Amino acid sequence: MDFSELKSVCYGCSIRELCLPEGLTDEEVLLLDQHMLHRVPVRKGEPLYRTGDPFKSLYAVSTGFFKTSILHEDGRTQVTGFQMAGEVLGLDAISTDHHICDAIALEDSAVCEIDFNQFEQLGQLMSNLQHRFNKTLSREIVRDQGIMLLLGSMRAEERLAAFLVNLAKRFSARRQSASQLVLRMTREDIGSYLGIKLETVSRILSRFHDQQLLEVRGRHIRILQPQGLDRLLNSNI
Amino acid sequence: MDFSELKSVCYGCSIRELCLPEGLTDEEVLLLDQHMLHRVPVRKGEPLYRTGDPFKSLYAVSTGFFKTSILHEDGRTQVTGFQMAGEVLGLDAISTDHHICDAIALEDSAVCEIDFNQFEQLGQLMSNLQHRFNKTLSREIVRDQGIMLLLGSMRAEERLAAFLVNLAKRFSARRQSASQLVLRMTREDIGSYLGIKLETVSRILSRFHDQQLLEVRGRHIRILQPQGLDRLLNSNI
DNA sequence: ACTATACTTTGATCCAGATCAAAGTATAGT
DNA sequence: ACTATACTTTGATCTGGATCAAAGTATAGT
Repeated sequence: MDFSELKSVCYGCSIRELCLPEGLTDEEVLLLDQHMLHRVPVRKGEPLYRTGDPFKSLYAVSTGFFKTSILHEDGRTQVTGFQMAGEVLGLDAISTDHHICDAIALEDSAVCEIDFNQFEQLGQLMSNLQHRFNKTLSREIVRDQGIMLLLGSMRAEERLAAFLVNLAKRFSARRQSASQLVLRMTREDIGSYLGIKLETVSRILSRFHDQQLLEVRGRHIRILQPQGLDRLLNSNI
Repeated sequence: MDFSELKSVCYGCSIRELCLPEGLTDEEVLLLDQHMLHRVPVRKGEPLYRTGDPFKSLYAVSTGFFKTSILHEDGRTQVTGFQMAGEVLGLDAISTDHHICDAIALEDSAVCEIDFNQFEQLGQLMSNLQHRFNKTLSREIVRDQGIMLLLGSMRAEERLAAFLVNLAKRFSARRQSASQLVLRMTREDIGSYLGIKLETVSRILSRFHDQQLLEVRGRHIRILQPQGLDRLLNSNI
């Protein structure tokens, strides 16, 4: 079995890029890469999946940017996350075999599709993989609880600071600039995610700009005082 | 291997009672029950675990009632859930090998402790168990996202209605009355969970009482018009 | 390059829920 | 049963963020 051959199955889609985390042997990586079906491109604005679609695969974002949002019967909508390269989409669908949110590309993107049945079988063969996957699922729970803390007990200004700090950290983990952010989502998306209105997002960004914490030019944001944002976050008035 | 002997390891703690769900064979149930260490009693007000404690076990609530809450550095606190018989505590700790929340008993309770290392090994032997556990973790993600929707886009009245409807549903699934609720938590706990202040919780309960939706006598609540609560929930003004 | 459409900013006003305050009611320990 | 402590209710007032409105700025399609 030739490594380069495997790579051709899904170019650029090694398991190493998935947040399905480190700690796998090379053999395990190879086996896993085999099970990634084709690389799927998703055009900006298009859904990768929609609420109610049958669940078949997990998706690791390869390039690009997504948002996920859930839909309440009465038409209300809530953005539940933004996913960038290396992050996994579809974990919530395991529970019901149907997707319970929409995943929309916010720019031209590509994902690696992982057949979940095959993946589970592989987990039976490799305890380490299964262990890692348990951690991945648990990490998603922790992430969600962090957002519950944010939505349940922070003021609008703190929410936005937390959002920016989090984005910067994730960009920086991907060796992109932690101070130069290009937002892929609208003010409305941000507001929905943070439980505030788009006007409030805009006003607070302007305020941060006036306070020299940020430089805001539309969706281009430069963080001038990261410690300033951190301080705001941990102040609790 | 004798069933009654196994039962004595942790009386009343069959895997069937864990929300680690249905679909296991009797053999699997037996093997699993073996791995439940002793039944652990927890006194009202006492922690089952605290933030930072090393993660060793999952806990299935056997009897009683718990709350989990996370603690922000600056002292803010957020109740992230209430757990009753059959629900599992500790899933969030898998990700970091340390508990990231406090689990406090709200009445004298008992849990079944499940050694997680042993449980993972068992999962390797029984693909079905592992499959079910993946679903359990995923279900927790779905639950959390439901709370995000609640916190991000509902008004206080709707949050409280959603809370009561959810509690009633869970009681009813446990063959307890769906209309006669005895709340185990304070108004402050409820408020923290719902992202509103305790005074607001109290006022809205009184309002529901005035509107004949509920009968409220302290922590004893009788739901008079379940459809009224549902309507409120799906109205979106 | 042009035009339509979608997004963003900013201002003026309003209101749901927070805060402050105080009285009333459980609950637990002696 | 008594008393202390913790919890709950209700009232009065305030305020952060929502809502309504309108002008300004990107972006995409022709």
